[in-house]
Amino acid sequence: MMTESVNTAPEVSLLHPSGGPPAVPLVAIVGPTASGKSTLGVWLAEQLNGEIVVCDSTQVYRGFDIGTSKPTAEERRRVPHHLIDILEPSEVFTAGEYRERAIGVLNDLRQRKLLPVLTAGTGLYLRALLEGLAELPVRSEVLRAQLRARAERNKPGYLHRVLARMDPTAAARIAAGDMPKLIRAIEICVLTGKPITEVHKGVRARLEGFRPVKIGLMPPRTALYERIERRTIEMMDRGWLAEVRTLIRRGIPATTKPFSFIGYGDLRSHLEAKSDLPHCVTAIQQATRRYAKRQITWFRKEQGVHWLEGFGDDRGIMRRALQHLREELGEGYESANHAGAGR
RNA sequence: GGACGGGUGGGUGAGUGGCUAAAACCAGCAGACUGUAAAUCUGCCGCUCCUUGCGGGCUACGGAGGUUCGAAUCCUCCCCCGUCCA
Repeated sequence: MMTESVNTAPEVSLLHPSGGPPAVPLVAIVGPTASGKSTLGVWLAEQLNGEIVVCDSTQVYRGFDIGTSKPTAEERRRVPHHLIDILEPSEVFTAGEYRERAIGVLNDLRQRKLLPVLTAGTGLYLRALLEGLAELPVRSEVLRAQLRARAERNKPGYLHRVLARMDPTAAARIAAGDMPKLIRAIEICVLTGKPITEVHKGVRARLEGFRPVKIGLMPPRTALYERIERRTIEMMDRGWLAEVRTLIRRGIPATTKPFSFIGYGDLRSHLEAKSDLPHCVTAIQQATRRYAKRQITWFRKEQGVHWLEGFGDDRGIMRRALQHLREELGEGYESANHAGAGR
């Protein structure tokens, strides 16, 4: 049942740069929402003796299940899933925290000689994990509140001008209307006393000890959009509205982070303000399409991805993904339980 | 048969003589993004040519004519749609 570990056959090229343990493979499945990452991930994990590590900023929240398209109970029974349902709705989560938690999970899987299969919808989180983040101070809510207040008191473009004084390079790269990024940039400058451009030049703490093998799902655009539209209807049929009603009844405020996820705010206002439900559904479909497009833009830049032009639940795509992984992973990753399945 | 209202670029829709290839919004496309990223933001969006420029040409506001230096905008006729009256 236990795989023959690659650890037993150390190769110089796989050695940890600092002389630590040799690198073991890690599978990362990237792709836009509704492309079938979960389905493919579960199946691959079964074939290759792995477990799922979710890389998604929304599925970490408990209680927000249908709208975030979490893996089904059945899928979770078949293969253990990590970093899902780990937070209360009131908790704030960041890319940096994701990285820390994920490293913990990865080390655990390595010890147990299991293959990590990341299903990644949140590009920033994947990058934070794999490439690391620069040594930066964490958010300062006090400073942020001050900045926001001052921005309101002044003319539009105020924060952009402030940043331009502290770090012209950063100001040139951030649009005057992009509040979150302006605030973070100023925050870093204030807290470190250095321009954010300088700070970003510092070394990023790359993930060590793992060798990422990336698979990308890129279905044809029109088919993806159609599936998004259908999936939204299915979510409604499966009781999304009831889920939101329950969350409201539990007293979870609308200002809470997960209520900013696609659909949750809309459905909440439908329930509380009686906004038109069909329009609501249309708006959700639209927002999801836009989101998928942003994901595609992000992942296109991702290095070293083996792209497959279809959905992750398509037999042909599944087989091609498995075949590619067999070539990349080398010996020792065939699951005894499932070897030969899916043929 | 009569009275109004209306027909604008993929959609909604503003525009009542030149500043209009035509506001705005949506859809679409492309992009940025190192700590709330399902967030936030930017560009393009009739066709075409090149020396890619606040560049040239062509086509466009239901149809056909007309007025005018110049028309989506004014006039005439026709066609369609909506509402109301017979």
